[in-house]
Amino acid sequence: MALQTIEDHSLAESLFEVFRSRGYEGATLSILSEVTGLKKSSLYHRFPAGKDDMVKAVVLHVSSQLHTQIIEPLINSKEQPEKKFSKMIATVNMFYSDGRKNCLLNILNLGEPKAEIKELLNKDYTDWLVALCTLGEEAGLDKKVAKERAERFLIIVQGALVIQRLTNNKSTFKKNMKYEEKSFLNNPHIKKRAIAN
Amino acid sequence: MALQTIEDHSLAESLFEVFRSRGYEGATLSILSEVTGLKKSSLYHRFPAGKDDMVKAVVLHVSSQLHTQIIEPLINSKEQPEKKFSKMIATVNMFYSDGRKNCLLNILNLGEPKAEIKELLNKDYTDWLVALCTLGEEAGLDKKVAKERAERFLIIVQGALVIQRLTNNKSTFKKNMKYEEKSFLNNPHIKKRAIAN
DNA sequence: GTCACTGTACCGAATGTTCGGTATATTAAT
DNA sequence: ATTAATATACCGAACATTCGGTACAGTGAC
Repeated sequence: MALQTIEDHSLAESLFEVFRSRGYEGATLSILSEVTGLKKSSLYHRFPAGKDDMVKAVVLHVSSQLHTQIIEPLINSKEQPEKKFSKMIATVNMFYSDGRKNCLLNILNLGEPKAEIKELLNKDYTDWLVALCTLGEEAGLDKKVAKERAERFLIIVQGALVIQRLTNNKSTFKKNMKYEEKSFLNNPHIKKRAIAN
Repeated sequence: MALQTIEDHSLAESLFEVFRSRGYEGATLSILSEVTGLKKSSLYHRFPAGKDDMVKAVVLHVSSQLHTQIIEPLINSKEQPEKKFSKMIATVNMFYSDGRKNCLLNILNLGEPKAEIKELLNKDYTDWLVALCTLGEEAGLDKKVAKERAERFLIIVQGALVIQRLTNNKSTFKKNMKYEEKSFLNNPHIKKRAIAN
């Protein structure tokens, strides 16, 4: 392969930042060109099908990050469940810049998203959900309880992002993540035990 | 005033539906014209400043609904707090069509929203929050606890909307609202008492 | 007739997209 | 090593379309 002035990875990162902050329609080719450093026609060389190709690449890029940084450590690592969950929270805080940045699962699913994109986003959500369920059960939670908490956790993530963006309160997201960190694995059926701080 | 082919109220409702489902950039004048039944020039007669005027009208329209249907009953009615909260949940379910419809607070606050709109949306959030705090305290909750729960409730509302849209699971929103209905006014400091079902 | 309203026709600007062409790197043959 | 040929990466300029917005001529109720 010939020399690319802009690497695939950093290109996807640049595009990601635009799409996550402005959404599909808000991410114009002019902006994407400006941010990536590639002219519009060059973007079409990299993504022959245009904007749709770019969104797809961004979603796959983020999906890969989600799996390697969040999901796999959650299920593969041999650490204590509490420890794994704490680490995940830290990663999540980083990923969303403590709540200052949006989530693709929200912004790209608004309006009239393409079916293919919708499916990819849905799959990412489900994968994350399943990983959280697995962790919950590993920590001794009842299967049903684990699922309820996992769903609720992901709802809190999305909701906290929306509310923080709405209020400009810098601590909303972090505060709620800390709350989850302390309560997510609490077992209601067994005598309450210490949770890692 | 002369006869309006389309009433202010239903006009705002039509515009509302478009903006809530497609967002600011996604709501093109063509669509707005088609949905309202008014040609572009007529829309500009009604909203001289164009699209921005329309969004503002829609936000004010919804804001008015929020206050009369949700906030005022919450603080003015002399009913039991539990009863008032239950009624609010019913109204909320209606307003979001059991989670099938988006919230302006989310969709209009994405991208690069106009400062004026951002302020209006922020105010609506705050008003709702304050009303919930008042209700919580009225029900005997500690001031701090009331505020935490109010914030968390509104986070759940937004998060559940995002997740339901993401998964197409029709019961997500309703289920979470039911959970809130049962737990929101639970008093952790006083002996647990019966909650209206 | 007046006046609030609506429809037709139109505008410049911006949108996403395509195309012709150049520069550079890679490969193959000599 | 020198060529020639090919493939890749990029760009400038134009493409057709749609965008938000305007000008102006009806239209109908009073």
